[in-house]
Amino acid sequence: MVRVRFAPSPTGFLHVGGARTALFNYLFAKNQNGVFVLRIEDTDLERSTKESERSLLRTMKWLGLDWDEGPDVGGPKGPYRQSERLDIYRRMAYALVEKDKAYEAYVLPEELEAIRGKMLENKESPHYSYEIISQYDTPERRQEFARKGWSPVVYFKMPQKEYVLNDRIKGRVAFKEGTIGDFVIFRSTGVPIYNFAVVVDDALMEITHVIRGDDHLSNTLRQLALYEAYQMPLPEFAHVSMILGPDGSRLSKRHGATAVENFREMGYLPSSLLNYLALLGWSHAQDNEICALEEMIRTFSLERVSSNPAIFDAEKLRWVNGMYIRQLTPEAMLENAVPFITEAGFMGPENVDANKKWLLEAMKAIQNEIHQLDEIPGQLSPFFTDPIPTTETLRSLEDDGLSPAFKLLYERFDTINAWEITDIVSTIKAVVKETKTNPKSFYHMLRVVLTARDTGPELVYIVHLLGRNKVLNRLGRLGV
RNA sequence: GCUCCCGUCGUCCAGUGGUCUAGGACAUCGCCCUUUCAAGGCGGAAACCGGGGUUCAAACCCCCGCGGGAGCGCCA
Repeated sequence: MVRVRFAPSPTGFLHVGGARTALFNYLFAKNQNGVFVLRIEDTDLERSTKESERSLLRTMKWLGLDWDEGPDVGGPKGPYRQSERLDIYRRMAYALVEKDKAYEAYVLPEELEAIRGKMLENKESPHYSYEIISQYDTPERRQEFARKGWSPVVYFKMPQKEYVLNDRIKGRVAFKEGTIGDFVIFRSTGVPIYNFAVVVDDALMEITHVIRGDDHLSNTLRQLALYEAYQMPLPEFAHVSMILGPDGSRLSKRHGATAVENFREMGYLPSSLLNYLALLGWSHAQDNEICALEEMIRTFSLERVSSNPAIFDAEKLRWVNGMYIRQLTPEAMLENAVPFITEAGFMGPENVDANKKWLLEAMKAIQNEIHQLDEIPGQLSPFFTDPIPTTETLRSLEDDGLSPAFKLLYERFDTINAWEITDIVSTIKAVVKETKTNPKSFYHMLRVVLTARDTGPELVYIVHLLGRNKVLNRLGRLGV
């Protein structure tokens, strides 16, 4: 049984890189009929917050990446929050001490600094070893620690040998002997260090495949040594490359929106965000770029995950979102649009039902015009505001000789029986023909008069949606 | 500095020794459709980081450069 996990630390919003890692884990699990575990890595007491954890779960749910085991739903291998597993880590750390594979250290941080500085001065790699650290392990020191109520930290004895990792994405990765020295696994505060906690958790939670960002690749050396020390079976590793900003450096806030939450606010659909993120590193065997979650699950494989870093292309994401918006039924589009419509103040949520018919037509009218849901208020505003024509508009109406046509159009609209799309179209066409007006400039002017802009939905939709009263009102004040 | 990863159009991805005069997508340019913009359709321009090998044959394999990224904390 395949078991994978996504293990974010609750120190802020879920960003797109994390979302992609989560997605790859999810896709792999579902493709293999496996289990997707969510684990909260909150051993950094300083930075972890409950609020971040809540927002993380909320965002994951919004994306539709549901987990089988996790802090909220529980599961057989819990708890799923590292802060609730502290006793386990202590036990595991001291098991290593007993086997002489780790040791307590009674060094002070400033002493460590001094050692480090000296090694750097001698142009040595700043690696700690038992020989160095144990010098401080004297009876006097132990007494001093005891007296002051300090706990020793636990260092892991890093075996000096070469380690080889067979990564599912990177291939064979060899870490030379002597790359790193001994390292801390357990803090004096009773909280474990990341590299230690992951190994303990992944092993105990019986994770079979570790799919994560390649910023963890170098860490894997430590983890390999720990698995070996415990004689525990190694999971498969798959290191996905980083997402970079347009300047080629690691994607961060200074590149603009990076939190999934930001994209939700801008009117991105979860499906398009997921689809785009998958495209960033993974490729469909048949080149189907636009494919929904189901299709991705069906066709996902680690073999088709690329090993090079990818620059985040907001333009393409936008295009993908446009594709998904256009696939929406008017009903689905309206459902997604409601928050944006109410927030713009066009109508309260309680009025949506009463205006449903009109809103659905409006959705159809603007569906091809937008790439993000937050463009909806702009598209709809001519229906809810009253754009006054500028003197410039009035002058060009005169100059282009369009006045007679507009006069006739007013009369016809005033007397037309039914206000239906077909009637509106035939009326407009007849007016243009009868007055021998240049269609192009007439249509453009009509748009400007009705909406005060020169882009937007199809004109007939605008006329129809505006309704006879508003149309006559806006035409009537032209003074033609 | 040390260690590790990566290097195909501006960007993402395909390509796993011959089928590559290198393919697709976004963006870009042009044309068509059309009442403008958009959407849609058609077409164009655009890339194998450099140098050495290996081989009958290299974008694909090896080495060396160069460039980019990551990690080297009682952060994760």
